[in-house]
Amino acid sequence: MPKPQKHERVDRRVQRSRQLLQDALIAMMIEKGYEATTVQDIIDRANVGRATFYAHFADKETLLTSRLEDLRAFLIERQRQAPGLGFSLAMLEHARDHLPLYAAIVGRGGGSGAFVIQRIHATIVDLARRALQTLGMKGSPERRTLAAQYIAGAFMAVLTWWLDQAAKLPAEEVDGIFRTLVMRGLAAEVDAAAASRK
Amino acid sequence: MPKPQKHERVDRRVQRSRQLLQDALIAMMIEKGYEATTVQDIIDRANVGRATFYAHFADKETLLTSRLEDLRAFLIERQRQAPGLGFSLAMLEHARDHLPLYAAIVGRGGGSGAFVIQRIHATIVDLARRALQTLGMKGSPERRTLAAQYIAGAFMAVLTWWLDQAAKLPAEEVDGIFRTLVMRGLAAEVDAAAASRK
DNA sequence: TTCGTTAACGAATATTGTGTCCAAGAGTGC
DNA sequence: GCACTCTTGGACACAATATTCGTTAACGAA
Repeated sequence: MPKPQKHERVDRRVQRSRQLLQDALIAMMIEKGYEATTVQDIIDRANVGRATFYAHFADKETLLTSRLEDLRAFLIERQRQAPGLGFSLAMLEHARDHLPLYAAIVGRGGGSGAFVIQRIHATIVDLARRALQTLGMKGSPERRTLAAQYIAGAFMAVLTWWLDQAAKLPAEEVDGIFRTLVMRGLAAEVDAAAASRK
Repeated sequence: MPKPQKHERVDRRVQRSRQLLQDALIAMMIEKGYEATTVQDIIDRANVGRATFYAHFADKETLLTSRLEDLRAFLIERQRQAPGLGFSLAMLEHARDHLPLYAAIVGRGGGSGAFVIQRIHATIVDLARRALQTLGMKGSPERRTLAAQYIAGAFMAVLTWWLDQAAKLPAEEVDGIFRTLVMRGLAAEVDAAAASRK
């Protein structure tokens, strides 16, 4: 793998190859989904030699990861601006702004994009943990981790559902419902009789 | 694929082959995880011919699905006995009682069992929808679906985390925390100052 | 117990995708 | 302009999937 020169200088050919491959992956994901996309598809689309692919990325997964770093950076920045559950609206908007891509990840009967979803999930867990810290959650670290998992799992499910509905509802409304459910739970949503019945 | 005879009679050889293959899949999943298990592994373990495998199941995934029907039936039955969020404890106990299997599904860095988890997730969504009906949730069907997705996603995340911790906490405690989070939310868990800060 | 039916066998084969290698040539930065 | 490094393209080894088919063995109904 070509290594970065001293002083951060990166050979223009390297930049170009990486960019072409990343763009080609996105294009192929939209076209046939992540799982169904082969390395051959990617290098054909990028118009790059096979050996070049493996010179830069160990495999398809590594290439994906390199792309997800951008998403991660974006979310962390938005979280910084709006602490707490701020990642929620940021993520929903990001998905809406790249709807074809996200639809491909989430759609196709569900099975195809499981891996990508899992990677995003992991990022959300991290953000949720930060959120809980900001909110000053009490209890043992163990319980905080559990809560972060809870939040991230719930959010990913909501996001997935929303995208499967072609993002019909406004992102702001989904964000509101999600935050309410996280903070206040279902209690307000069910009638008193059933709630007392527990 | 061999078809069932009239009057539901099924050739003993068919029963035997199916059973052997299903058992072999479970055994291999425990041994090396779902993804890592190849059709070759399964037929070796089952001591069954390659062509026989494909005579009964289109692929590895179909074989798995045939096995997951059992879990589904179990959960629906338990839900019937304890309505509401009853599936939660039932599922946790089932996982605890088959810990090696579930550990293999959920563990291994997470990537390996994504597909299996997703199948279970779909079943939980169904159960959560029933739960919301039982609890008499108000609002549009759309909102109820969203809530069901929320609950299922949150539960699967909690389950996964719990199993990754080698099921250290008692199932009953995890069930309690989960149900509290779902019904009352995080409000009680964060300090007042942070909560008001929104 | 017999006998027609049906499933299992297993070995060969086509197919698809991965990841490695290398010598020749082209682009880049100094 | 030159030395250096990246890209190329095709060949290759390998792993796994899925299909095919003639032969053999098990089944179950009578």
